[in-house]
Amino acid sequence: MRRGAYAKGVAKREEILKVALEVVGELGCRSASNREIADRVGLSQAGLMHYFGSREELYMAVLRARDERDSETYWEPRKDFRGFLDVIEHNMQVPGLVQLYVEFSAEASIGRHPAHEFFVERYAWVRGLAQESVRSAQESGEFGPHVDPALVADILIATADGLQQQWLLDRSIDMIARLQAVWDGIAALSRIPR
Amino acid sequence: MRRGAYAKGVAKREEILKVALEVVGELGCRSASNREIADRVGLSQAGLMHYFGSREELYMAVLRARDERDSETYWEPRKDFRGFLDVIEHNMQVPGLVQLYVEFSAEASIGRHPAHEFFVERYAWVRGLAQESVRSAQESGEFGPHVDPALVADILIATADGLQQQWLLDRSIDMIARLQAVWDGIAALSRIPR
DNA sequence: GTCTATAAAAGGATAGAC
DNA sequence: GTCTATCCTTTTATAGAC
Repeated sequence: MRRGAYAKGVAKREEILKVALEVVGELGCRSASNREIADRVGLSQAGLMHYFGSREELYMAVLRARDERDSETYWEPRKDFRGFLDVIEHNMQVPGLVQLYVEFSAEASIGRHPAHEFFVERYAWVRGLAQESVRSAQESGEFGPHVDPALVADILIATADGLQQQWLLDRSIDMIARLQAVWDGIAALSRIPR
Repeated sequence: MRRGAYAKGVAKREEILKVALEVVGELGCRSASNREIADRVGLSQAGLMHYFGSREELYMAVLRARDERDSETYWEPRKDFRGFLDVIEHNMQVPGLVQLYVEFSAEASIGRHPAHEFFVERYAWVRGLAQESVRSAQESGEFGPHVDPALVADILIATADGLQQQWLLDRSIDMIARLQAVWDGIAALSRIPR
């Protein structure tokens, strides 16, 4: 029965990640407590700590799981700007995740925070993806050559992050339209010689 | 001596705001506690609560004081994009303030958070300022007419917010250069007929 | 793997004296 | 205005039983 027990553990872990997300979405990542999450998942707080050693580990796991799913579902199939937009569009269905990301990454900006390195690495990864989408647009001819992929990537990411920050406060903001406008603007610029 | 006592109260309040900022900068807004702030300012926790009724009130006051100072010092003199950049540039000297802003605004994105309304109103205010700077650029001829001031303003703000979010994790990011690049790009676009 | 029990700390807030 | 004292809650984390 080793296999069964193992499968159960994995399933429970998944369930915890899902519930943690719900709780953060409702209460915010500051007020969300291990106890609340444990209660909702039908576990004692000690039981929860068996799966994740600390609050920080749990939140990192939630964000990692999100990235893996988004990457497979939205990014991998196309590896272009549309995939980038699809991720943002999907984020609008999971405000709790967006909130966790913004709040926790800010919290982790303190030098010695346990999640600091996680976010630094994550940012490098996202930056790489964004640069890929720019290069792919240049190859397809959508973008002209007069543009620096690294700069464009950073600007796209910053705009997306900032829009999400604002969107948390005003859910009526159309992030997709604005991002598309930025992309189209850069496309137009990329064809103007400098 | 009523005047003296009053002046002292004001001075103490200022001191608290200053210290609160330091503590947030060091510990992050999650770990910063009223007690820690009170200790550093040479006050008991109860003494601190005399000035600000709650943690949320205190943080709002810190951000309000920042906005007032920035507005007077950097924005009012010019009311253009350079003023906007000056604010961001100054922010690089006060990472604690940036961290407080990002973390606290995300925390307040929960519907019934005591600071929710504060951030919604603040955003409307900033949006107005940004639109002013765009219109002023159009009047001076730096921008052409082919651009929507409201859209441009939102994009500028989002980019600035997102850059600051990233900058918290990587202080080597040149926010000014990137924002300037965005501005220049939009300026170029605004002269291309649609 | 999960619980009970418990520690030990820290959190915010208030009452009442001075 | 400021303190002391205190309250009650919540938090994370661990030890040890089952």
